[in-house]
Amino acid sequence: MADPPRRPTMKDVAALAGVSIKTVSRVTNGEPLVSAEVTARVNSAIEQLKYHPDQRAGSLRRSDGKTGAIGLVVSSVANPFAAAVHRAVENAAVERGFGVFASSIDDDPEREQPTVEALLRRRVDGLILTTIRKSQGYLLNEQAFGTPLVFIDREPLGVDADSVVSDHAEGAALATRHLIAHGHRKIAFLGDRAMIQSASERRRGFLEELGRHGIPTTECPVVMEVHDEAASSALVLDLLSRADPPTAIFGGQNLVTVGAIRALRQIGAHHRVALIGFDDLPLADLLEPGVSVVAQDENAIGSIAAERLFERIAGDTSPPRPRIVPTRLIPRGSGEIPA
Amino acid sequence: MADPPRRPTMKDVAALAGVSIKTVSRVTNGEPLVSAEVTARVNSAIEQLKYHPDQRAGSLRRSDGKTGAIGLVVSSVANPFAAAVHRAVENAAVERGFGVFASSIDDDPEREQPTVEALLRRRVDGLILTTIRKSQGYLLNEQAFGTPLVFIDREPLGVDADSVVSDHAEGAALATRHLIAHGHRKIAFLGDRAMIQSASERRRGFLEELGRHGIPTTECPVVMEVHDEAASSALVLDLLSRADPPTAIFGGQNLVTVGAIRALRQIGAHHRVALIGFDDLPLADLLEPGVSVVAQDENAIGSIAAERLFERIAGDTSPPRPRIVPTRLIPRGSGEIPA
DNA sequence: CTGAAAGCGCTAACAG
DNA sequence: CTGTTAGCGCTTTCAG
Repeated sequence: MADPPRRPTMKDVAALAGVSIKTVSRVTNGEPLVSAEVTARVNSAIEQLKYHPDQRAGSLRRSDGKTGAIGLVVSSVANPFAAAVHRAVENAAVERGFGVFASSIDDDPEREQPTVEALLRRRVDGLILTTIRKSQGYLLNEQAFGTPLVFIDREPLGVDADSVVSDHAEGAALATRHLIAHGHRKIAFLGDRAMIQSASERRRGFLEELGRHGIPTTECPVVMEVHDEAASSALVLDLLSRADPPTAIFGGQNLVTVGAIRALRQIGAHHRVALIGFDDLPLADLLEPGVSVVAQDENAIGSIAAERLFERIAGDTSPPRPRIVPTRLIPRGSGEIPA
Repeated sequence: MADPPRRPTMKDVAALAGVSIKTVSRVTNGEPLVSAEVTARVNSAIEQLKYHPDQRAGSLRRSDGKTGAIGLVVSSVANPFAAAVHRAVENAAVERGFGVFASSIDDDPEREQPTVEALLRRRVDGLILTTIRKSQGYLLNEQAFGTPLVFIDREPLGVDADSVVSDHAEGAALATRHLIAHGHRKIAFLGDRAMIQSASERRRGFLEELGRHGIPTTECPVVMEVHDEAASSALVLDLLSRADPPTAIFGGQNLVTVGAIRALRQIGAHHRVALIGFDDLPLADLLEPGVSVVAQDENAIGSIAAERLFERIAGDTSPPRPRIVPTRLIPRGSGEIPA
């Protein structure tokens, strides 16, 4: 095989333009103190050689040491919630000439730290994280070295850092209040794994709202660790087959809600049993009945988190703040079915 | 402000362990010729200092020059199709210790080249691209320098490179045949922008299938440049209000299909006018009637593209091949409504 | 088995 | 306005 031609370096450009390498550097970085004539010659050499500066080499030497990349850790880039957040983060990054390394950890505590460390080896300038481990203490050193951290969807544990999360408890309370207002007292709550902070926050909001209305929790089945559609379907079928079944269901997460919809359809109960889900669903308004949900504002979460991160990267050292993003209830029919 | 402590380097580790910097390098790279005793001492120093090697510096000097990152260019990381592809690519990358830089260009030809060049400045080891420009000739040099390129969803123009695309024309033909088999002869085709290769391929498949059955295309309205839900809805309402309206609709893309669904509902025609969409929709099976679609295999597209790219990165220099991924028709009700 | 010297491609700090 | 020298953090090469 013929060896591929070597990629041109600044040196090659300098040689072709008949200037020093430093002058080329000045031109590529848009530094002002270069004559128009020389600038033109350098640019023409760059053009001719199809030269693209090596950002990695530049960042290594540059005084601020910035790589121009940030890391984003989410459950999965394929998850609609995370994908929407990702896009909002990317928009903010592109504006500033930054790139985004996104990593999926599937809510697996084992994968959190190795994934973050891979990002750290790449010397990302900052990290936006959806975490799942009991503690993020392993990030303390990194934070001390000056890498800004912004946590999304869940508060950090063992680290003092900025966070941007939906008001999970309040959102759940909102939905619960809505169901109660429609006459329900026997409401089943189906939650994701309790170790996922947002899941237990939602449960808390649910239970507290019941308490505020004096509804005994004994009438309301609360089941956690429901992580996928199939488990949710099976559970709903079971709950509804019992004596004195719930008249309303609260799906603690999108897959759980979908599982519940399927189960209700299967036994023809979708016009009889009320349903509200946490997290919006595409096409939810086109189902019969429309699926009422508590929606998170993914775009706000992503862009607020990114803004905060870039402020930190730019040198802001004010005390970390938690930032709460409101949720909103979208009534579409299923949540308005009376008891 | 107190300056943040400096991040430890290999030198610091070497000093603490009382060895040379090269020995530390040997340990972090798992090179074999280091005594167990020294290895232990070095590891303990690494541990103590919370040292993480700088991959960027390493890659700069390393003989193969690999950065361990690949670039992925898609329409939008928030688009479900792209997000699923992204995840498949990420899985393949993680297995090999690679990171993925994903960039969204929103099918905007103006943003394609700058976005790709940003990736090139980061010296990604390879690129997986969904392109939109008329030509990708600007990548010829880069390809000559040895950066492998794999195109997905659309064939490259002006570059000879690997590609992984769905059989858009055949998928469209499949759907068309299905509608014809259910007695339809007046079928409307609503396509995305004709400049998007996959969109015009789908149109081609549609028209060719009509031809095979001797159906005059004059009876079948073919409208391109339908890019969003609202435009699609308006168009469907218009088409159905004409004299001699179509009895079936083929939605050339997911947003278009959703727009069509809304329009059909709005005038109560969803049980009367047949509908098939290209691209699957979440919850499509729960609508009334279920939405029949031609589904692409995003996971296969992403993983085949990534496999190919990593083979190239590993040195494979066999001639580039186009790779066709089959689509499949999922009948759910809406596509089986008779004429 | 270990270390010293050189240098990847670039920018910083200074000279001229 | 332009060039020279040094060196970012690491791996390579080659010598012990």
